Amino acid sequence: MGNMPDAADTDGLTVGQVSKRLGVTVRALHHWDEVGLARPSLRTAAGYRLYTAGDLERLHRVVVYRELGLGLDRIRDVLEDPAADVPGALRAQRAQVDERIDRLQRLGAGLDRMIDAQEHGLLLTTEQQAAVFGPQWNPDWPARARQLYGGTTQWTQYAERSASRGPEEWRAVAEAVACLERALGDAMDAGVEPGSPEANRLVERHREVFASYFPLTRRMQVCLGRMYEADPGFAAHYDGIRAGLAAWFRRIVDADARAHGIDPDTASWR
Amino acid sequence: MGNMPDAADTDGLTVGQVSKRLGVTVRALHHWDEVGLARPSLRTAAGYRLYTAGDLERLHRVVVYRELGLGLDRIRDVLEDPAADVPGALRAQRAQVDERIDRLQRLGAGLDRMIDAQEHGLLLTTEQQAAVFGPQWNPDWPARARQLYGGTTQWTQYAERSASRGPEEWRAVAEAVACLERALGDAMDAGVEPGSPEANRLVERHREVFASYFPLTRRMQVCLGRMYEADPGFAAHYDGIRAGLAAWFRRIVDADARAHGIDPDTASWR
DNA sequence: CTTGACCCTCACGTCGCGTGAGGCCGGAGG
DNA sequence: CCTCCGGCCTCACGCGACGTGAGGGTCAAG
Repeated sequence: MGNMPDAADTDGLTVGQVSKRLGVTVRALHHWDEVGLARPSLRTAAGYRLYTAGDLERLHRVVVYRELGLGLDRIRDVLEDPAADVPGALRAQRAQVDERIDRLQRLGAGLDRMIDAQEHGLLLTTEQQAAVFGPQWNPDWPARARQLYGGTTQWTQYAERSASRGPEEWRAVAEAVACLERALGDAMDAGVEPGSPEANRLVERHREVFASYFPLTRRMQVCLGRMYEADPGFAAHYDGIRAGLAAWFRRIVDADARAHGIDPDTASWR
Repeated sequence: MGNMPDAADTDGLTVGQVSKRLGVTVRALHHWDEVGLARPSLRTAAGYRLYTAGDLERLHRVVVYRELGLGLDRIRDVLEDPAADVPGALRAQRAQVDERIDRLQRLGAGLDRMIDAQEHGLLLTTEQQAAVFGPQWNPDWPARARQLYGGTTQWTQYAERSASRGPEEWRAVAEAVACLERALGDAMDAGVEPGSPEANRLVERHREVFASYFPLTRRMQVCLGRMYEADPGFAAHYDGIRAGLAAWFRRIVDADARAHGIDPDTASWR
């Protein structure tokens, strides 16, 4: 029962004592003093702030309303304006809170979509995938693609696009791809020569269509052409359209690249 | 098919055109340029920013991630660091969003409590009220009090306190009030004179107990004393404790006020 | 040549403090 | 007496993502 460090019967508490009592920082008290929201009625000769019981009363009200998320200006109104519409201000604040919750929930839903896209590469159900991509589609492909390419910049960009695509959009992409592949097959059949304007137009068109997945530079396209030929799965796909299409495609891509000053034999993905 | 105002085939779009296409403000584009997040690759001779197709690509990605709530620094990482853990960043963001939703929901609950307190004055069910305040309690009183005093500073302060009180706390308040009233009755019976130290101590104690509702100045206490005597409801309550207690209470309050330099006949509530 | 729409670069304001920097005050110990 | 340490003071900048002018060039059309 010795003299307590912060006796309640003195006529004022210092900032540190108040800060402990109310659970706010000293800086906050300084700030509220600066802006005139809650000032101590006393100062010691040395300039120390001294908060009286009445000041504590007011500070406590400030803390209460701050915990409700009101801005300092609004709190000032509530504390000082006897005509302040406190219930109105509270309801307005409530409405704002609901709004912000809504926005955050939509934001969370968007994040979930994007995370899903990053993890699965495709946001369609197996049935939707079958309906959109046709019978030759293998639902394991996205997972396999992620295993191979997950973590690359291109996978990230692909996922960004996937997140904003529904069945409709995917159908349009699949249609464009199918249309291009038909055109490639027809051109090869028609004897279009690598390096010819027609071949180069097709190469250009391939880059544009492929941009549905991610932006493709000409160098990357060269690598892609070589992979289409070398990878058994891709080769089988293209040669299934026309025998030799994979090799022919590589040749028209290489020719187009050369025409743009790129050596296809040394071109790298990045 | 005339020349469009923002032809897509020119080699750059100005800030205004980009702003319309992407739905962001011109200032945001300036800002992203300033901080180096997304700069135009071209400028006209006059200094106009010109965004190329590639720039638009990058801008679009910025917009996407900004809509997911990522900070500009994090977006920069995602766009530029090929080793950036994009799914990780997204999940961290998701966790933050959930946290913020939680905080907002708690905040909303607090607001609801406070609004309720402002509107009803008491957050207890009718049964709880009966259990806490005893059989002579009338559940219409809070509503009536709000009709009379709603909108005053004191009602607001009373509501603030009510919002943070449960049945326990109300029981303590009711107990303190009952105890005080017993003491008042006993003192009157014992012939305590208005103006005596004992009477003044009781007046002081009344102010302290009453502070459970809202802070009471001595002037306000004087008005209260007069109302206790004049209002039939209050008078009946106090005279029900002891015949003449309302009038005696007014007299001890008046005397205490006079002893503190207040003229009870001209004292006003505010 | 003028007009009006568009563009530029500063540069301060927002909101509620956090975080030092530099220095004074006050009580305890040597 | 001096010193030390913890607490207090007053500046004053920083944060995050721009909003909002001020003051002044630029461009296409009438």
